[in-house]
Amino acid sequence: MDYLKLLNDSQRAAVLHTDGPVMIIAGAGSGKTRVLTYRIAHLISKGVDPFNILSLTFTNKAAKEMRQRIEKVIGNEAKNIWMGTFHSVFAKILRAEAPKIGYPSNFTIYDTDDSKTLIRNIVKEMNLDDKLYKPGMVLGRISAAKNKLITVAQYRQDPTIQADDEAAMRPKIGEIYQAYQSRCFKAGAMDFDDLLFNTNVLFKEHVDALNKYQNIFKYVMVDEYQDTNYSQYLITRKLAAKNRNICVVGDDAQSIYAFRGADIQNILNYERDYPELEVFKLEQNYRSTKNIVYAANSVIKNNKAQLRKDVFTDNEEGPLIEVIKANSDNEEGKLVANAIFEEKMNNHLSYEDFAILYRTNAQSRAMEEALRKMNIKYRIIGGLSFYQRKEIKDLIAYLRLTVNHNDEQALRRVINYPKRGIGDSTIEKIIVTADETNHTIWEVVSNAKSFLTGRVASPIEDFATKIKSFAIMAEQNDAFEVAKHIAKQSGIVEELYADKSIEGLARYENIQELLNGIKEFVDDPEKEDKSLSAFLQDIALITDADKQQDDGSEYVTMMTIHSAKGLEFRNVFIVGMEENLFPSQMMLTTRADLEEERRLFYVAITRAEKKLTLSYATSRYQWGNLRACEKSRFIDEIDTRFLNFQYGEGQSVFDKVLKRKSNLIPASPVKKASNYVPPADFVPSDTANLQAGMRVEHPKFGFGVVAKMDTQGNSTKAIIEFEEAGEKTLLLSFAKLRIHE
DNA sequence: TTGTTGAAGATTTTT
DNA sequence: TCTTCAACAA
Repeated sequence: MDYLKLLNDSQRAAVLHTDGPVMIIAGAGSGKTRVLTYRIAHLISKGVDPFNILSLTFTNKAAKEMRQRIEKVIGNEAKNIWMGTFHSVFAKILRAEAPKIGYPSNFTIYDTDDSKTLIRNIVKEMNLDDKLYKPGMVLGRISAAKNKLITVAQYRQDPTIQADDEAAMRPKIGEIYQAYQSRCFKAGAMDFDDLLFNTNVLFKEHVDALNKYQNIFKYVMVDEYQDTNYSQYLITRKLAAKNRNICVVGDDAQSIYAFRGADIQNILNYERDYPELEVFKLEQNYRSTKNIVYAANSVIKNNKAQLRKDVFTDNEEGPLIEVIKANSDNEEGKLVANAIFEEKMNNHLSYEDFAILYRTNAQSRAMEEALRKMNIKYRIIGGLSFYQRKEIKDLIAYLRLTVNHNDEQALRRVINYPKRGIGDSTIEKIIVTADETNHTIWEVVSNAKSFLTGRVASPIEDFATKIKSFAIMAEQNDAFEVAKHIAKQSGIVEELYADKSIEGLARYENIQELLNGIKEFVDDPEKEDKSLSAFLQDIALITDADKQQDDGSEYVTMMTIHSAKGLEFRNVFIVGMEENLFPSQMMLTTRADLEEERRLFYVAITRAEKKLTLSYATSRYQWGNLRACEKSRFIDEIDTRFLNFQYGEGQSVFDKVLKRKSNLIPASPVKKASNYVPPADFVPSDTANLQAGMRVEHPKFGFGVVAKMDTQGNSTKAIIEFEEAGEKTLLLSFAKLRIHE
């Protein structure tokens, strides 16, 4: 029970109120995860069976982290809690229940690429203009419809939707939706949205199934509630309808997924659905300094649509928010890399304390280059993930096809890879034949000789035979044995081994790495099902952010702001603070869009614990040519008393560059203090009375003389001229200095 | 059917 | 700048 002592009054109230509908409005850094963790622990200590608790999060990472934290409090029982993302939990349930709604239980999960390719094919088959019907755009429309639970029939009948599509000169989207849905169904495949859509179908059409899960999930909790869409809202409402023990946690100020159908209405709906709803507000921020918290507040108050909430903190004031202005994206990279290096050295930090956040993945390149030049290790989360590489997708397509012969996208991908003389026109013929004769594509492929004339039939049947033999093997062996066999027998390994270029070698190694990953999966004692099918289920919903490399080295973390949600770092750099980039050009047309961008900025600011730095460039390369950029309006929205324009606006940019460059000259940063070895008995002196002119010793930089003292608020900096390392600005509260008389 | 070449288009965010 | 796709040659 002692965990209750670790909570403040409102946190404790939220933990103790276990029964009935609860909504927790949790400001950034207010200990939301702590409350959720202890709330679950509390439920279990009161005798609730972990098997009866459903806890939904937004990312796998958040789920994993929470499980670990609960495990620390209650031990092994934590493993039995139903915990995961909406997609992963309901994919698992659908595996068991799929036959009820006409899908095979070994259904494939199509990722976004599969969906887009399928749409591209359909557009081509329907002879539509692919400039007008761009796959991403069409998929967006379909996805939005599914998230609102609009079926194909409803879509095509709805006069408003039809009018919208016609006004956009794209009247055929309904037809594409229909074709897309039927092709997915025939392929035994669901896309991401289908996982939720079909869960709704299941609960609607099969009351027995709904009852079953209502009885299992006696307590339901939803994290990041502000990011749920209608489809998700309805699932949780149905599940909780019987016991009414539902607890949602959210912060409207951090709603950043409206573009994916997230609807703030869901929070208002809850108050309507559950009149007995108890609301708790967590407003004290424990994460960040005063400067950061109040700067964030000053930004978010520009939004009109928001719930009332006053986030405050008792933490220290902290340093001001730095604003760096650069001439170009490359220089921005250099300045940021340099700032990270100095900050690390001055304050004895680890690179793990730093994160660089940006609006778009494309911005990572300039940052990467700069960090590489400074020998700073980094890790990128998101972007082109391991599972999106061509060679990985190729092998996985073989695996998918082995498990589900009807998987159309997988089949198309590998039927002629490696080359077997089955070209595009033949594949087209197969699909048309299947459609006309009302057979599945696989039926046509595996009996090619009775459907097709000519020489091509034979290699097609050979291919089918091969896949069938893989499937037979998969019945007897674990995922690793099968995958190893398939990698060899499919010819992929041979093909890649023959390619001796650097890229070819990398691809070969990637295949090995995938096999290692499968081996790890098979060896994991916590996985009961080691079949190929189970492995595919496991990876379908995983993203790069979920697997962390842990080789003991320190890395600066780089990612988009979206993927940074829920994380925190000591020092945060938000780069590319420019108009048309952040806020994004695409989001400037409506007030609602701009407000979402602003919330995104709010999320970014509140990731920082101690120090925040914003940077922008006045020019940037885009598609190979230089474009002029303007400082983001968001910088101007921060109350200036929280800001420190590092080199004052209007001052020559070149001064700063030259000054910075002089710091960069010692090529390898490691060598900086090469001749100085800190004495074993180094004991830092009390630096309260440090004055200009004093001689000091620093464990990294060696001997130097204080050139100037600089006090701002409660932080005192000393500018010291070191004999070997040059001029350094050190924050006294962190720097270890020994004063020499 | 496969391979080469040149032009066009791409970048918003994610389960 | 880098990737993808259509057109054409072999």
